[in-house]
Amino acid sequence: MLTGIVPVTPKKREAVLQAIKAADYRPNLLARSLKTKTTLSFGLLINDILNPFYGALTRGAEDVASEAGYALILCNTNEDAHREQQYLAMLRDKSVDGIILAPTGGSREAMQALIQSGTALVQVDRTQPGCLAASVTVDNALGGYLAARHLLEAGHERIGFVTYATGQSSVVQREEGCRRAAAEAGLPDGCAAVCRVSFDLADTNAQVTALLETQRPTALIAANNRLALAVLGFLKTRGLRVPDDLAFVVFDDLEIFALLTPSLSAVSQPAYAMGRRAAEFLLAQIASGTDPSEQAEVFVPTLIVRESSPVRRKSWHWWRPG
Amino acid sequence: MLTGIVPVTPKKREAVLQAIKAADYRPNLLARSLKTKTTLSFGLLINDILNPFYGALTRGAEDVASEAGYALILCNTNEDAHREQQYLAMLRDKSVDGIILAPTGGSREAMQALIQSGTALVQVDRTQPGCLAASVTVDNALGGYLAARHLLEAGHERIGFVTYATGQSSVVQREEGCRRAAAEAGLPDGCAAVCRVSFDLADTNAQVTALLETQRPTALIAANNRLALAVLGFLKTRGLRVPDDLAFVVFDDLEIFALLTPSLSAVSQPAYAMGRRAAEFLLAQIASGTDPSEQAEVFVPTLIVRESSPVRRKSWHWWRPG
DNA sequence: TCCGTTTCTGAAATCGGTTTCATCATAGCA
DNA sequence: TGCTATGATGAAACCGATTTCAGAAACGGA
Repeated sequence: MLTGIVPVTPKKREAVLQAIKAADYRPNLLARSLKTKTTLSFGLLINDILNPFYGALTRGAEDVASEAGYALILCNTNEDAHREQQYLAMLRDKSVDGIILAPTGGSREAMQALIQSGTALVQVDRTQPGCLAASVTVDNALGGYLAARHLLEAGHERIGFVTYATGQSSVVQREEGCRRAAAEAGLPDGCAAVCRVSFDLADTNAQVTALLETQRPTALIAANNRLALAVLGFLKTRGLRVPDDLAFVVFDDLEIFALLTPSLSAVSQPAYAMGRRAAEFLLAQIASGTDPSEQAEVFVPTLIVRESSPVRRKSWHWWRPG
Repeated sequence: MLTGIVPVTPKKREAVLQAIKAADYRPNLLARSLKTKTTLSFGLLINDILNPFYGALTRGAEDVASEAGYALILCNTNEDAHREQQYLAMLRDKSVDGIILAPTGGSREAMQALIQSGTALVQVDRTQPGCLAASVTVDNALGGYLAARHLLEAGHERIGFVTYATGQSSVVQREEGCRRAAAEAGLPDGCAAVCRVSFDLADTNAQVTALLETQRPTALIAANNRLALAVLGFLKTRGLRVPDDLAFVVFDDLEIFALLTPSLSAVSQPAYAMGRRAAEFLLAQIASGTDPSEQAEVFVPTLIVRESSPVRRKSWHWWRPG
């Protein structure tokens, strides 16, 4: 009766609801879930909740989910495919109604199996090659292009691009955008000064040092906000001044970047909106069986120019390492 | 059989497990939960996952929970007691095995009811007055004391304390510690320059302006990392220099604070360890029925002195507003 | 061989809802 | 009054595990 399948007169329904309220009766959701095979819960698999990008994305997803009565199970994959697979197995066993995940790249089969089994699934931030699933991403290539073109227009001719060596689709695309801007500017080598670092801070410092000394860039782009912090630390210990010694643009804007001295130019991603949209996609898949292959939203990043990359054209010369 | 209640010979058990594996049989956790009334899931209610303090705390809790096979349901209360109560009701209906929460202060009855009903519960960061429950906190008064004493020893005689007007136990205690340090130094008014702001940025700016102009402090303490950002923004728009115009100490250290120029002195809280401990408390309550009233861990904060508050004694004079 | 103990097997109750189905009461209408 | 459409009511099956229990089988020792 409570599910509304059986026809009931309004008066009667009213009376029953009244009684339910009076006795403050709580239906056992476990029993209900056992029968209906829906649990009113989503799983969210992300790399690291401490990364503000994923934090904002999570908030967006959580707001939409809780609005619709869904609980959100948080899973930090730590960029570890094994952990990701364990979590996916756990979420399946728990019969979650949907999953939002930023794929590490090592779980294609598990993702396929989940989709096959009818679990709603949306990829965020990155996509898994060879896996037909809904996705919510950012035009990373455009973002990289905007950042690089901005620096090229400001007179820079060699741009250092600090990225990860792991080959995630997101940072790879950002680098491609950067190269395209250089090529368009007639400087096919303008973004050749790429250094690929590991997650280790000492390694990052060594790589960036090598980049500066061998490639002599006058500007740096950090491929994400984690790398931005690493570069900031590097610049500080070396006593390098931004933007006098080096201009600096960051991919992924953080609140604090606007408050620094100098404030940091950044390519901003709508992380919160992306989280919302991912959850909305899940709800749509569940409610109306929307075809996931029709759900592929690409958000547009925006470049925010601040003090770390002045636009006035000048002749940049390479800083000489002391 | 699978639960180990019924006696079975090892050989037979082996064979059955073998068969289970072969058929890759997955027990239906919903059915199991319905019968056993345990769901292998925790609820985590925090103010805002975007706040790195809660982010690190969440990581700690999640690491311990997932290690023990528990899923973590994330709930952002947004400092809203109504939302908190809705989430608590949802978690009860979902029959979670335990709850970690940073109480907003408006849900004493709901918390009591949950404890009565046998749900494990641990408070983190803050405590709910009049509610007997386990807790994992930081010695906020000590933190405030350390920050203020450091500034007093550096020669400051008037310290501005920027805090919230909401009266959360954590920031109130930090202010008390600050006052105690001033009193000990024979400057009972040394920390009288308190300004209490709302969550609104414009209001914060107005309040801080008034504080500076009427109280003329030579140093500022921000009561948490959110307020630190607000103050940073304020200082930047006003063109004030740290530490030349004002010394600055922040409660709650963030990774980036060490990388700024000047780097920010901060009182560091072990957020990750706190999250771990909270989850461990839950597990202990569930496993052995540990008495929650015996679970009250107070972590010790540490002061990290950086460039924003030089220790060399000098006569600080108040900066004159332009 | 017989008995007692231990292990195994199968059937049945239980958890607390959802869903179906048959039956019954009511009401509207000719 | 009789017939039909609609709503109410109660019983029962089901979801898929856990748990209990009775009875069968295996096993050891006397």
